[in-house]
Amino acid sequence: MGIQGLLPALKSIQATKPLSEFSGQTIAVDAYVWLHRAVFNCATELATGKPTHRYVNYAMERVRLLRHHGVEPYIVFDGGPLPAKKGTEVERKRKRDEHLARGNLLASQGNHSQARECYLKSVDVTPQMAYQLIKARLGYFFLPTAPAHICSRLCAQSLFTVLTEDSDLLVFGCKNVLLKFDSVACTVVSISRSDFGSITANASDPNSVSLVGWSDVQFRAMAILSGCDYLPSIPGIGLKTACAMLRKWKTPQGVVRQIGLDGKKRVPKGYLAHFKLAEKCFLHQRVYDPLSEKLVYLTDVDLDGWDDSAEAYIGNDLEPGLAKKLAMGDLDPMTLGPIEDINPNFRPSPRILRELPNGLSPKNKGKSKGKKPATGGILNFFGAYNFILRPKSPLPQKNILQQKLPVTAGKASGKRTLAEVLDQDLVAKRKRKKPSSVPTTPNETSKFFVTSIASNVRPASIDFRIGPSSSRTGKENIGCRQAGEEVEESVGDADSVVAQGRVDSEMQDDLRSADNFVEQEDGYLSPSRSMSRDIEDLSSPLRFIPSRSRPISPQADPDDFDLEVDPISSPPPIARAQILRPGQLSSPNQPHVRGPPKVLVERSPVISAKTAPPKHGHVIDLGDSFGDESSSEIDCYGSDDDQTPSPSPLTPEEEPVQDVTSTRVNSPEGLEDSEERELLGVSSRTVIVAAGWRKAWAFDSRQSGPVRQSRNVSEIFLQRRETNVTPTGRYRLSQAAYTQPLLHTPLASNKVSGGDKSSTSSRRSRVAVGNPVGGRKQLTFDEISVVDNVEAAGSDVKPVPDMPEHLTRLRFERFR
DNA sequence: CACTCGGCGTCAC
DNA sequence: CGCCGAGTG
Repeated sequence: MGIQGLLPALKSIQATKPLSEFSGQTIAVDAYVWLHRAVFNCATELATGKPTHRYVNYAMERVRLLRHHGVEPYIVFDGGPLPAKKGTEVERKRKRDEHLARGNLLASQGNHSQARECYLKSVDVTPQMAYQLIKARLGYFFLPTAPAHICSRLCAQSLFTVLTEDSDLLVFGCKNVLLKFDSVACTVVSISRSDFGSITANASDPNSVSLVGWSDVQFRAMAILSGCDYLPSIPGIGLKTACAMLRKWKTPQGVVRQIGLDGKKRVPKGYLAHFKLAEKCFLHQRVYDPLSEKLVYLTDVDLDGWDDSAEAYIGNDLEPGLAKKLAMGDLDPMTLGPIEDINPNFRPSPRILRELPNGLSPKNKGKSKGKKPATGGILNFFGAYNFILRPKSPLPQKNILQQKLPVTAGKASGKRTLAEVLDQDLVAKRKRKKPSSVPTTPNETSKFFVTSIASNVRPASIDFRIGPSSSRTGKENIGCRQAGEEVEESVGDADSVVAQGRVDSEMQDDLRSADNFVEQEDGYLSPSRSMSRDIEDLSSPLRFIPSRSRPISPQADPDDFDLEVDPISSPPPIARAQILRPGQLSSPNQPHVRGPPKVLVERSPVISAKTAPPKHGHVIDLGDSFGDESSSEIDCYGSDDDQTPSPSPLTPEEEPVQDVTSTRVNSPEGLEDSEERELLGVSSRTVIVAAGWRKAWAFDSRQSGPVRQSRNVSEIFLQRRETNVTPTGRYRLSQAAYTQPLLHTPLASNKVSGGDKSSTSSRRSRVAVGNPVGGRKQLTFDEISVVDNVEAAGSDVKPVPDMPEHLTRLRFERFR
């Protein structure tokens, strides 16, 4: 939900710009809304379980549109329940089911239009749907964290502008945010952080506020005070009041104190402490960093002195390998198992992949046909999308980069990496000799390249390198790259640097593509006047309309316009010219000759049973103080005049017996020593963190829940609407079983609820406890408890059956 | 009067 | 999200 009222308040600096204005840039795209909207197209199919990928087409269309205008999208998806706000939520699920039933009824009566309406209300966006997009190479990262966060990280690093619908990207530090992508008018609404200073309260605009002279800190404080995803506002405080009071009282402490003194509004106890946590979320949220391929903090932070609960709020740490697999869409973010392919028949068509110069081989349908059982094991899940890049012999066309650029290989996951995106982007920018639209310091650039090139895989098989932005680079591309500092700097970085000469085909393709763009991308070349074109423009989004020239098997997804390609079993051909659709100009001369990348099916994702212990620095030493993050921006408020000297998230009066620090899974029996930690540490920590994570994230951010009803601080939760990973269900860990992990659980309410807070709004806020067997019950977080002893806990504790050990670390409620 | 808050339609084709 | 109307200080 972002920050209510923020967008209207920023109206005066919103500028509607044509997409072409961003030509040549790579833009991070939070494509969640795309999926959400696309559901409208195929609600019936989705509701009735009929295979469809219309939503993929929808997203594809938008990708094409962006490319058409020279914008290279770097698309990320939410790893959590995509409509995550609802995520685990029984009530909604029940309603959906109701609608589904009604829809079915209506449909059976022939009332299809009404049926559709019901279906519309019964469908939800799932990670599995996003996965279909990933299959089509539309999405790159299936993030353990929300796209907004990853985008914001990228943006905070001044790497990208971001296209989203979420207003709080600005709070995360993005310098440039694009909203309201209008695919008809081909415009976006741009908001730049740098314009904030010019926002003045305007009498004619009731929503306006003045942000003149505000620092990031103040702006963030205003956002949080007015209510954000992590913390509901003090009832009655909206953006304007937050803004006005902050201006007057300078710090959130001052504002809160004043609100209390005024006595008109009741300040929830511990609000300030929660405020600080929310701030931490905005500042240090753990996100997946495509550059380093692991979870990192949004902005670096020294965790010393944090306690577990604090860390829990900023997110769970995940072993890099796991994080990456999640990010690449290989794992179901809910179950951490292989993601279900809800439409196995849908495969990226050659016509789609036409845009992927290095892509999967298009034309060996014969070979591949039938090789991929629909039900499939892991190979089916991953085979099509993951490729192990083998070092390959140098291509005929040699170039300097082949010798100079170390490239990682072997652990490729197959999707285009950020490095590639950025690399390409930079080249394009250089070529344009236009200062990056995104302010980037030389330092950042160079640093960035070290990371990106050295640490990223350059898979041969999948590549999005297309588009006008690329084509513009032309041959100078090569020159740029030769001269680039990245070449030298990348040497010697990390483990991932591969032996010289192992330049993978993608790299080569990269270079080759400088010459071949036109042919590859004919469909996407932009007519924009800003681009020099030396070939007839063939681009048009409409071209994307699938060709029906080929027979489609009757039982197949009708949307599927190419069912016969199986990238898995068909190594890419040497030349890909044939990919082009009949009638396309470039096919005859497609000079895109490259050696066939070796494409192997990756092994099934193996999550090490003995998970690597949390990285140093991510291991939390339980501290009980929150107040010593002296290096943090947060502290610029000055001394904390809150009640507690070293404020914990809890105020003294509700100091829970089972605070995280005291409920460490492995601590009750005195298992604090390192040995036990070794055994349980990672897992238990995960559970604990997950608990905090859930507590922090699993609530609907509307103040409809306990937050609102109760005046007890313990019921004020950090929350975010777009829950990404929403852990729920049961955890089993060695001997210990957990009903629900807990965080800050007041002793008194440490019981299963019968549902006394059974107002609708209250129910909405409850967490669905996934029962593996079927039944579900709703618990509030206050009702969550950790069970040390399964037997003692009785029947209420049900370990997760059939859950492989390595997956017991986290169990998420399965979606749907 | 100003503001907050909730409900509802919108999206898509 | 945006709009609008109800409730409130």
